[in-house]
Order: sequence, then C-alpha cells, then structure tokens
Amino acid sequence: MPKFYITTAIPYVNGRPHIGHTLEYFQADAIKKYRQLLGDETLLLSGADENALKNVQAAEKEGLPIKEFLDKYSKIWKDTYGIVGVKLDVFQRGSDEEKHWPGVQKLWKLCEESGDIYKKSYQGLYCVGCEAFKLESELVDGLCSIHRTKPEEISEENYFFRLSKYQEKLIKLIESNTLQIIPSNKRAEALSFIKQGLEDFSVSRSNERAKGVGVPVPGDPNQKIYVWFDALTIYMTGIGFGADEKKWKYWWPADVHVIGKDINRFHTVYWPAMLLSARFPLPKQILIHGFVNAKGGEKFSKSLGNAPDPKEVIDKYGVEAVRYYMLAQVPIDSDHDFTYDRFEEVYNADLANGLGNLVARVAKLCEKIKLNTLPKPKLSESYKQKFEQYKFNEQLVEIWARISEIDREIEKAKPWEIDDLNKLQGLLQNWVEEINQIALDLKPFLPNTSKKIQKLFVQPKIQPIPPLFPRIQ
RNA sequence: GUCAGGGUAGCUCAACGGUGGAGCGGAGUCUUCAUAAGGCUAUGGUUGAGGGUUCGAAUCCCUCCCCUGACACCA
Repeated sequence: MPKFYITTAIPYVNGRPHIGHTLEYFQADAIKKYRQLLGDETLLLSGADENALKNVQAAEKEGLPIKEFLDKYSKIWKDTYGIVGVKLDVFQRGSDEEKHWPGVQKLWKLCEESGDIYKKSYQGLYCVGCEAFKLESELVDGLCSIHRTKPEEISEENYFFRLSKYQEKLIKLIESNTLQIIPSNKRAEALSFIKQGLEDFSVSRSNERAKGVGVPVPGDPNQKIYVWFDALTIYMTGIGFGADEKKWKYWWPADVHVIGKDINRFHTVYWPAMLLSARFPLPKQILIHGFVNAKGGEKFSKSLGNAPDPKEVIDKYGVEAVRYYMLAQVPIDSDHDFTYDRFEEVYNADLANGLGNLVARVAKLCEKIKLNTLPKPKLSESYKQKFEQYKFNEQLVEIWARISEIDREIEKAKPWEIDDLNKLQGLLQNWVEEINQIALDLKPFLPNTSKKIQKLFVQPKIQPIPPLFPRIQ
C-alpha cells in the first residue's frame, strides 16, 4: 500500500490560534482524505515548537512556570484540530526530551560529520530589553526603537551551519521540481532568495541567551541548539527519528509539508539543506498558502481584537461550513479577507441554496418512486489531476457548476408534473447518480456532508432528512 | 531602495493582442418538487492615471500613483 505523509506547520505556542489558522488544517486534511480515497495509508502530523525564547517571555508575562505554560498552550493548539474536526495522527512537542531531543542531537551530529557545522564568533548589537540582536537599520538615532536604550556591542561564539555549500544543489533541486514548491509564485520567491547568495546561519545560542531552554549541543554543555534546527526536526522525530528507526524509515520523507507563506524560506532553503547535509531524502512537496486577514487586508491581531476564535465561528455555523468557506474562498496562491458578511453570503448561496437545497428537492421527489442500486462512483482522472495541483477553490467551482446544471435540468423536466412513474424513476435515478458522484467528489472537502448524502440515497426508499445547511436569515 | 506579484461591474475574481466575462449581491419575471429555495431576463465597467506602439491594447512598451510579499540568523 502506498504511504502518504502530510505535515502542518509547527507553530510557536505563545498565543492562541485564530480562524485563519484553520485554513492550513483544512487543506492538510483535505489532502489526507483525498489520499485515503486513492487507497493510500496516510499519516498527518503537527506539533509545537516549544524551545523558543518567545515562549519563555510569554510565560514570564503570564506569570506561569515555563513547563506549565507550555502544557497549557500546546494543549490549546492541539485541541484546535479537534474543534475543526481534523484528526491528527501525531502531535509532537518540542519539549519532549524522550522522543524529540535525541533526534535533534542525532541530526546535528550527522551534519557535523559532513563538516557542515562549525564554530564562529558572531558580532552584533544586542538590546538587553529585547533580548535580541538588532541591525543598524532597525535603530533610531542609534537607540533601540522599543526600549530607547543603546544596544551593547557584544560578540558570542555560536555554531554555524554551512548553508552556502548547498546553494547550487538547492537551485537544481527546485528548478527540476525534485523539491516541488507549490504554488509557482512562492517557488519563484524561494529561488530568488537562493540566487541572491546564501550565507551560513547560526544554529546555536549560549545557554544564557537561550535562558537555559532547548536541546543541548552535543559535546558542548554551554550551548543550546537554536530554534529552526530544533523545530523543523519535529517532522522527523514525530515519526520516530532517533527513537524508532523502523517507523521513521517507513514514513520519511514527507510527501507534503503544508505551511504558511511566512515560513517559506525555512522550509524551502534551510530544511532541505540540513537534510542534504545529513544525507537524508528530501520532502517531495512544500505547499505554501497565504494568510487569511480581516476586512481590508488588515492582519488579525490580538490588540485590535479582530481575530475570530475558531470555536466561536464553528459553534455558530458548523464545522463543514467553515471548512467549505476556507477551501472554496481562499486561492492557494494569495491572501484572503475574511468577513462575516461574506461568510454568510457564501453559506447561503452555495451551501443552503445550492448543495443543500438540491439534495432536499431531489430527496423529496424520490418519495414517489423506488431507486435502483446506485453504481459505485469513481474519481475521474481529470479530478485527480486537478486535485493534485491543490487548486481547491477551482475544483469546488467545477463541482458547483454541476450542482447548478442539475437544478436547471430539473426545472426543464418539471418532474412534479409527471404522472408516469417509470419516466419519473428514470429521471430521478439519473439525478441521484450524479448527486452520488458529487458526494464522492466532495469527500475531501466536506467529509461529513458527503457521508450524509451518500447515506440518504443508499436506501431504496428515501427518508427525508433535516436541511444539510439551514439558511441564515 | 531592489526584486516579484497585483490594481477589471457594489463584492470576489476570469480574460493576458482581435467585439470587456462569470459567480455573489441588488432589480424584474416565471414557477412550486425544494431550506421564501430554483429557472429565465435585463441592468450593471472611459479595465489605477497619463503617454506610446498597432488596422486593433485590459492585454505589449514608457512614466507616475496605490496595495501585497521577499530582501536571512525575530519567527
């Protein structure tokens, strides 16, 4: 049985998820459901990046011990998957010293053996208030713009990763689509970044700067492995790397990493380079989505209070409606503005009046007749081709065109005026078969609705069901 | 500042050298099987601004304005 390994991004857990985060969960789950329809064995992984300094700062701010803080917020992120009805196979935490840390250290050692990790002195302007290095360009009159203090000129010994060594290899891999970056605009961005010339990047921090948090550098108790080297490795440790080699070898490489545009570079440049250094196979695809924003392209933010809570939206409209909205309204290669007005418009037009109403009217018409056993629907080749481009919105537009077509056919045939039951049966049989095909095609997008429709028409005698999507007034 | 993408009907977007299209919303109308749902029809646009090339430009070129992103060790 072919296997298909999907991941979503590994977020910081220093805040709460908002409605925009669900886009990625739905995309990843749609891919998983699609692969299952093809008969693949699937694994969907997410996790939490817990060894970042930002978490420590957030914990301090909330007055919680770091461990308690991480337990609390990791659970919130993990539970969000449950709220949106997406079943994760693995949620791998970065603070997991048993399963995660050995893998990070193992990857480090392999890169070190390849000669790609070396010690170098890093010089920079350090703002104590920010606990971060500042670039000249970020300073205002030579002072930190936030703390109004003069940053200290300090130098620190860090370990660096020889990213520069992989520049040409990465270009080749991406241009040949061996490492496939979707969509093309994000691929172009990655290529242009690499072609500007890659510099080695720092992969460790002193214990002091890391506040003692993180995976220790093997053989150097004074340094912690820095966040990207650590966080990205979750994609491997979550499936056994460093702990259960057999399981890891079975699932690795990832078939697709689903991520947001903000972390393009780390997934299309740093991560493949690290894997090349360790001589591991690369992920096959990186699928990069845009952001869901508030009205007018405004970023969702806590301080503006414009970021809807996923649970709130789902409690109000239902999980399938939100899932439909995200997959149908957000193109894979651009951002989208979410508003409740737009949401309700789409809900009524597509779900209540479109799909829901069609199913209801056909079901009602079927009460007079007896359906023959339906042929088993199959995914068409063009459907598969389309799906594998991950243009979810375009695919849904095609399905909705068929819904509309059936509505027109019904209008034309006027089945409610037909007394000849044989003729009526023939017409309805045909429509039900088409709807049954639509139900299959919708499975990755609207799994529950798909199931409800299939169940409704499977019996010879149709029993009416409550509306799939009650109209919003 | 540099590079990339974009600015088209009220809204979301498609056309990417040959008579400006679709969906949604709004209007009218037909219809009743259906969730006051559905069908049909009409309406709706000096295609960001200005200039140029061309028989012909939303589409190619130039200038300008506005938005979005990337430009690395903050993720």
